[in-house]
Amino acid sequence: MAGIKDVALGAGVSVATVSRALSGNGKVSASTRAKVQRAAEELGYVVSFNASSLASGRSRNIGVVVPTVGRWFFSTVLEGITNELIEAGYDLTLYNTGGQDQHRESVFGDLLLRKRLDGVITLTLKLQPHEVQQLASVGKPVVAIGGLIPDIDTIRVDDFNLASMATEHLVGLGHREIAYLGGTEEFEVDFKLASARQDGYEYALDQANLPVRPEWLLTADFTIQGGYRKVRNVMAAPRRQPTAVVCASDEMAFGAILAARDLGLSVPGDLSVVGIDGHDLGELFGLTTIAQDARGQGASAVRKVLQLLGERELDRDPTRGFFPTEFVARTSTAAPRA
Amino acid sequence: MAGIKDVALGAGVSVATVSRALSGNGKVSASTRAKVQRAAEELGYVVSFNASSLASGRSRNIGVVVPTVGRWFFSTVLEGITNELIEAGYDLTLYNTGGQDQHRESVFGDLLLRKRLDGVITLTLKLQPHEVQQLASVGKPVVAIGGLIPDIDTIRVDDFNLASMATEHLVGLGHREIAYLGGTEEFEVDFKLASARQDGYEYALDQANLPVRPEWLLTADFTIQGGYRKVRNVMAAPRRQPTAVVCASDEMAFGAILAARDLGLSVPGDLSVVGIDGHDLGELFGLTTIAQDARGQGASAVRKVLQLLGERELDRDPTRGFFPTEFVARTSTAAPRA
DNA sequence: CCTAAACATGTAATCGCTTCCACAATGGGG
DNA sequence: CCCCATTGTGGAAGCGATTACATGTTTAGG
Repeated sequence: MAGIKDVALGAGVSVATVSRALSGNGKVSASTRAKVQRAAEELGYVVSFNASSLASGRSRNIGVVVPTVGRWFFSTVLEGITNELIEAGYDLTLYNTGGQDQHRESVFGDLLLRKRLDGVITLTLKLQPHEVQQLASVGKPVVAIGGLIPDIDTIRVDDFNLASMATEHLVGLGHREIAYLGGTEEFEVDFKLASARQDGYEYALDQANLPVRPEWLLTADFTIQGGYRKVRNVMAAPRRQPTAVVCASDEMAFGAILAARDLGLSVPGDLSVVGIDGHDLGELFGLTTIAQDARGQGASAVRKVLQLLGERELDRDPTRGFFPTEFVARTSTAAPRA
Repeated sequence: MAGIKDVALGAGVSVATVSRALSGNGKVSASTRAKVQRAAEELGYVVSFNASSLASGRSRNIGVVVPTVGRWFFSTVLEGITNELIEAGYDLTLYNTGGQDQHRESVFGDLLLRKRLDGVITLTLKLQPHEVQQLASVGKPVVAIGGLIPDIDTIRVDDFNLASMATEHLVGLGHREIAYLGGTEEFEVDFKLASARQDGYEYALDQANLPVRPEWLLTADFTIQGGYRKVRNVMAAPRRQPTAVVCASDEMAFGAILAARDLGLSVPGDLSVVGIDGHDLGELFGLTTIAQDARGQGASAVRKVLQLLGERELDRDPTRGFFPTEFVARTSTAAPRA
């Protein structure tokens, strides 16, 4: 429980000097600094974060708000964030709303505001106007990943283009009966993105002079199970069936592949499947997908926040515009059977 | 930026009374409390965590150390933790060592010690003796999930029994050629558990008078891909093949199932697969498994910490002994082909 | 109706650090 | 050789709460 005073005593200097020596702010002679460091070492002293924060107004702590950590995208982004943050010597306070409104309220109503954070990163949460305002009122840097939030720095991929590219890929292979598997309304609230993807899909269809069939606009909850169920239903039905499906997430695409297999259909023979994400399992499933670098987005968000905090040079604009994505061709797509 | 003084002014009372009224500690008349609350409300006042922590010595903040958030078990436990913590009004500071030693060092060397936390929960990290000591030296409650750590409260399942049950299940079905898919050395460091599972497997084999074949002691990294690769190799080899495999995690079991399918083998016809975990995808894959309630373990760890902090009654011992598990029979296991 | 216990509230010390300001020592230019 | 700009250090005022202690008020029992 050694405090700064003990170190000051041990080193034979004032607490002010200890503070300066250890934090690197202000001038201290090399010899004094060494003395102080030795004393601190011996006493096993580490600054009290609370006291330091209170006095300086900076907490070296970033808040991260997520709707869940169970989905690939979120856990992967989170890995990217933790990694980058730890290297900068920052702590991370995690707020997992878990899709529960009441938790959401306490997060935005209280937790975020308690002045413990230097900045906030939100992961594809569609924020309510009053929530945006609450965030803004704190006067701390806020960076969003995924969602499109007015007046807030955002790191995101070009959902519209992504989906339209994926669709064009299928069109290019000769498919004319292409379904789309997006997110349900319910999920749109938290994961605002799918509508842009659906728009991209419809746009690509339009460009190819193909009709958008409402019965092929499928929705699920972004999970493997959800994708499985929906695709299985459609492919098992006695009505006209698509020869390909564009999935708004890789996980749903995996579900689609598994569903097809279970029905005895071959992928890509009977059904081509393309996803969006770049999930680690993509290779195993041979999934053609549009990969986004989720880790990178997390890291990028951190850098952005640190920049806003003045910790970093203002890199000339690494994140204005869209985060890059990459088309990855594998074996889940092919020309439709003649 | 309203401070407690502003509220005091607004309510026409002293700061001491405001503190008491808002925190609930100490006596305050109902009318005064109401006045204070109104004033606080109007000013949009929320206490400064830092100041409060500094003064009281309590931070309402729990540290959670994980090796990764990308694996099902960890993300699920984490969900359980966040959920329970948010309800208790606690913050959670996440330390993700990400398997990188250097991060691990900074976590244990610095971050955890900065007196910002009231308690710590570690997720199946095999702690080095000096790390345990560092944790202990902080004098704050520490609860571990998964690992078996000397002198630290631990929440865990009975790995030995789990694995032996899984194995016995297969033996009971008539299998005599049973492989085991566990974790690699490398992963044992962080996820200390698999050796107990392997012991259970060997024990069950022993009991059934079956030999333990070294060539069927498979190891992977606890991922689907890892399981896939290993099982595929074994089942594709021209040598004698197992009719069943016990997997130390459901994710590896999924890999096993996918591998078998890709080889044209039927599950459970040609290969019975049993997992350990209770992964959400188990149902989709029809995986027979021994389910552990990961969320529950997270929640339980939180309750334990809060108890240790005196926030909760000391429930008569909900966690001494093992966390319960449940055998879930599905369709991935059956008697071997005659 | 009196007194002691219970209650309500204010005063002020304290938590452990950061940082402004003052002051002394050092050193280079005129 | 003197003066002023630097540089290094200490003193002390906060930062925004909590809480022990003191003080003034009720309330209830006798």
